[in-house]
Amino acid sequence: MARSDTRYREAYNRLLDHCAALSAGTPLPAETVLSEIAGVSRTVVRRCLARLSDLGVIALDGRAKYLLRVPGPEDRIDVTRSPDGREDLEQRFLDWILRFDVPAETPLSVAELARTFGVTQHQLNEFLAGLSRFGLVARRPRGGWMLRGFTKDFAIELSDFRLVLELDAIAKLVEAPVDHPVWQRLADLRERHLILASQIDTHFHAFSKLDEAFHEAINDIVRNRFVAEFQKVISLIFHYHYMWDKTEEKQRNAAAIQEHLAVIDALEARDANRAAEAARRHLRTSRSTLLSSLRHHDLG
Amino acid sequence: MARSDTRYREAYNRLLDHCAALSAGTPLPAETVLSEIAGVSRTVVRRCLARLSDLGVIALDGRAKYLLRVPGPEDRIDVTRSPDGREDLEQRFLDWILRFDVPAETPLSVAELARTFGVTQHQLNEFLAGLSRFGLVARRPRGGWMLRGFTKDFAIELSDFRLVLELDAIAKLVEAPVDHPVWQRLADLRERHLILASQIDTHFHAFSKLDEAFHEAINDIVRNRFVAEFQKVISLIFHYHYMWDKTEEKQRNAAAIQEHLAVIDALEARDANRAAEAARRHLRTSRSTLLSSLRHHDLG
DNA sequence: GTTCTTGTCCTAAATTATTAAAAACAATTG
DNA sequence: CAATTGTTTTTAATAATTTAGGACAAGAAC
Repeated sequence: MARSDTRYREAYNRLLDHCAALSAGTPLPAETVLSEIAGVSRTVVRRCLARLSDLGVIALDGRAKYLLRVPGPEDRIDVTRSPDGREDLEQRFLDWILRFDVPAETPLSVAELARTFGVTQHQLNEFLAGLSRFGLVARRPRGGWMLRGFTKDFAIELSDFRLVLELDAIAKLVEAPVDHPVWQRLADLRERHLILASQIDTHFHAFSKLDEAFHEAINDIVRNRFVAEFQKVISLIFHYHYMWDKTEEKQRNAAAIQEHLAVIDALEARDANRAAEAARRHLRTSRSTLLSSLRHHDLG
Repeated sequence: MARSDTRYREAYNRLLDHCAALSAGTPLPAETVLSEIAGVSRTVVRRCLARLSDLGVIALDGRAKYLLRVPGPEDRIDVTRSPDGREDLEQRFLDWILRFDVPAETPLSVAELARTFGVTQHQLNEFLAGLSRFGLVARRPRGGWMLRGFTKDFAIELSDFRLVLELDAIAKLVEAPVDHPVWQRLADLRERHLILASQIDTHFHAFSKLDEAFHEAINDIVRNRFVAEFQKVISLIFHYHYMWDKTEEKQRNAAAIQEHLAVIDALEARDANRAAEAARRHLRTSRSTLLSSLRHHDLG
């Protein structure tokens, strides 16, 4: 009752597959070679060989190994791969917080969360430890975790930080060479914005996705691991709140489209000051949208 | 052999102290009250009461509790508080990496590190998970961790990021009101810089500390949890590398002092452009120092 | 009957123990 | 002596254990 032996089971089946391609009587290569074939350590290979020998698939004679019979599908062992929940834990966790509108200062139960997300407590603990670097969660004095959550201060600080990063990206973008792929991306985005603007009455919901694409294109110019890490969180949070604050959604989105187009115009004109000003204006709008969506939650 | 019972032991001694102030025959208050006195849950209080009763210090009679005898120092139980190594794990870990010049792509052994730092593997795992958010370490495909380390790319990206944050701080600083404490701090820093400049021949080692104080004062103006979190790491890394690159240390530090003074001058003149330019110049120097210290390590 | 106190039980979190896997080292064989 | 295997040690993942916290119910005291 310790760690799972998935690794061994998978290796065993891989080795079976390897043997199935041979004919009976063929000698098998050395353990080292087999371990490379199966992509595991020699320890695992030896366990597999022992079982193969027990079941009479191979014969071990000193240091020689012969295939006694060609294995079939019935020889395989079950491998109930525990689904690796760590995959998109971040997405799912943020989604959970935002979707269920978990309030700030909520105590988080590792055990419960681990159940809901289908991961071990250990994995969840590590994940929370990571998030604590973003100030999103914190350890409680007597053990356990607490969601520091989307308070007003958090939103303001996040918006400020976003502004700093994005203005930097804008400044770098203006300096990008003419053959940089970003210009094509921006041209495409302009098209999509114009199309959406013409259909705003019926398709205004589609803006959220477009907003994400727009900011991603801009920030993509900054090749920086620190920036990239933050962008993931930032975009997710803004994306969700955009979708939720339903007050005057159509007007807001129509206005935002124009703000985006103003940024694109200025960028294509290589006018750094104008681009910065346009970006600043848009991010100010974005920030107040985020804040107002928080206010609505406070009230209701 | 699970978690320590330090909490229980400390609570027990606290309750003893409480009883020592009473006289024999005095009735004790309810469990709930005692739990507030000792600052623990009722569960712990009950365990303490059971022991007190076993040792004949108190008598439990239905719901009444009487003090049989006034406890003395001999009744206390040992409490060997395990030192909380989590305290400054971050400092010590970065110190270790930098001091022993651990190269990039080094596999990190949780077991070994936990031993050296005197923490449990669990705690170290959580810590590494946190660091992975900064891209300093990463999980290895088959379990375990790897130090991604101070490569050239890392240094460049870190410097870039620092530049972005610090220019923002500078811009905000210029706008700070005249009665903001930062101006006094800057005035003090100017003094210290001038003093050090006059003694540069003998005291040039002292610059590293001064550099740290200077950047801290500037960045302190930005009240932002995300910025603050990064500053911790940034300052530590630059601080160490400053101390190590011994090539032309005196000249470098003398030059850096002048760069700092130029920033202070511009700030006090409320000249945003000049301050930004001066900061940019200083950070450029700082960056090349960091890079050259990496190059030296590569060679040697 | 209401309120305070305690008994009981359940859940959570920290930490140890256990197991699988990897790696290092020694021995052996061709 | 080079390749291979046997053996041992170490590491990392995870289940099990234990302490702690809290909820609820039963009962006593007023």
